[in-house]
Amino acid sequence: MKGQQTRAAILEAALGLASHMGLEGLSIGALAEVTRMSKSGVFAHFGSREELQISVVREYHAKFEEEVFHPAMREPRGLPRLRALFDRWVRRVSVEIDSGCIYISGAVEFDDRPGPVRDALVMMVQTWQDALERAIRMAIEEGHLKADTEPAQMLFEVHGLILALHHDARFLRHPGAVERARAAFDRVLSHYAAGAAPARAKSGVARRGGARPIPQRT
Amino acid sequence: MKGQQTRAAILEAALGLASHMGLEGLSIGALAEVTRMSKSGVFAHFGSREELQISVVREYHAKFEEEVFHPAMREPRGLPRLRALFDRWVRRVSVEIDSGCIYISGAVEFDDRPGPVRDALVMMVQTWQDALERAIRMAIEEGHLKADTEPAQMLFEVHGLILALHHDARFLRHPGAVERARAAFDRVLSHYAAGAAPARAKSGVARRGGARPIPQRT
DNA sequence: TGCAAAATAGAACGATCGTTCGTTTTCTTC
DNA sequence: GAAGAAAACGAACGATCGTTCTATTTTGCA
Repeated sequence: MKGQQTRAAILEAALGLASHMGLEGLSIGALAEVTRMSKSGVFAHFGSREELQISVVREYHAKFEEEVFHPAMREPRGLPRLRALFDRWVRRVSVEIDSGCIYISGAVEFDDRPGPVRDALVMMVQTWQDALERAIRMAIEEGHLKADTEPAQMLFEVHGLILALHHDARFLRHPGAVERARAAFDRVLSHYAAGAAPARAKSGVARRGGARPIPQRT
Repeated sequence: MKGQQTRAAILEAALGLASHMGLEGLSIGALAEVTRMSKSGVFAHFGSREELQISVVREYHAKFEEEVFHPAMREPRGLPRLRALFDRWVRRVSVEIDSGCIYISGAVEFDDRPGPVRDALVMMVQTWQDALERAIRMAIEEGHLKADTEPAQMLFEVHGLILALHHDARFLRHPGAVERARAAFDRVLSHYAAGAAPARAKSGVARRGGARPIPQRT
């Protein structure tokens, strides 16, 4: 099956192109030029532009899971895993500083544009957010985070850091955005952390389950 | 001069259109249809599509300043002003939940696309961020925030909240994102707050008038 | 009211877009 | 190596894009 190979090659090129110009900026003509194929040759592999866009989203999702999610899941539950998730997420966005994150650009492009592309995007972003929220919830259960932590609230704040990182690094071209994101994450962690939190934390928060040691960052 | 009137009318329509479809999605044909004019009639007012986009950005900037920045500057320096800035910012984005913020969508659309439109966007976003950073710095000087607060770091975190609000409310359609943003802001404030921090401050409108306690430098 | 100037309309341009279709090349398999 | 299937090509389509040009209408002012 030669078709599967070239399809994969086209998809990779499309991923690179969409990272720069967005999913809406992705055109079959430009894609044909990059892959040195004819427009109709490229087209035949997907049947429609929309299907191409969806395929790109799926491909990005697969790469994201493979690069961020799965490796982090090998860390032990609780804070270590949560840290690993954020760390790999940041690293991914850092690499993408000159290529763009399709989740983020797609969210802006399709926040007002109903259709299957938007549906696919929402579903995959939601999947990723659910995974993160689960990790937070586990960190609570493990006793690493305060028992009264609202997972969705913490997720909101952490997600904001990634968005700010993407914005400042990629659009404003501010240097040091990665360090800011990391520092902010530690600040968020130290706020929600259970037990002897540094700085100004009202201590004495009820810890649930048997008290567990707090993993240190290395 | 009838021209100035219709130009203003066109610009307003363009602002609404660009809020929904983005600056790149803004087409002269669609704009002509909305304003019930001919394409060339619309075109003549700007001379080029790029000039139209820049005009839209400028118009948005003016509205933003008028609605968010200027009213908040009437609050007393320090925390009250900072709160007012954030509060009006959130309110603005809330209203835009079904129309989109051009600063945010523009940042994604033009993060990789050099040219005068990007330059105008960057300049205006930077202007707004500088104003916010100044307000933070003043709050430090007033003794409302800890003396060792890094204004740029705090700005980064606050900005992330707005981006997360926009993302969750507009793209994911999550309810309650506004409340999350406000709660997170209070959390950030309470971390950077100087002296005996008042725990969670009430969210909502900043009280005006002088007679604010707090001072007390470290 | 009349007239120059400003504003708008209308048609057409080249370019690009996604898509269709018939042909030709390239693989796969016996 | 030949037959049949799969893949890629090339030309063309209608639509839309920004833009240009000329004509027509509308406006502001003497």
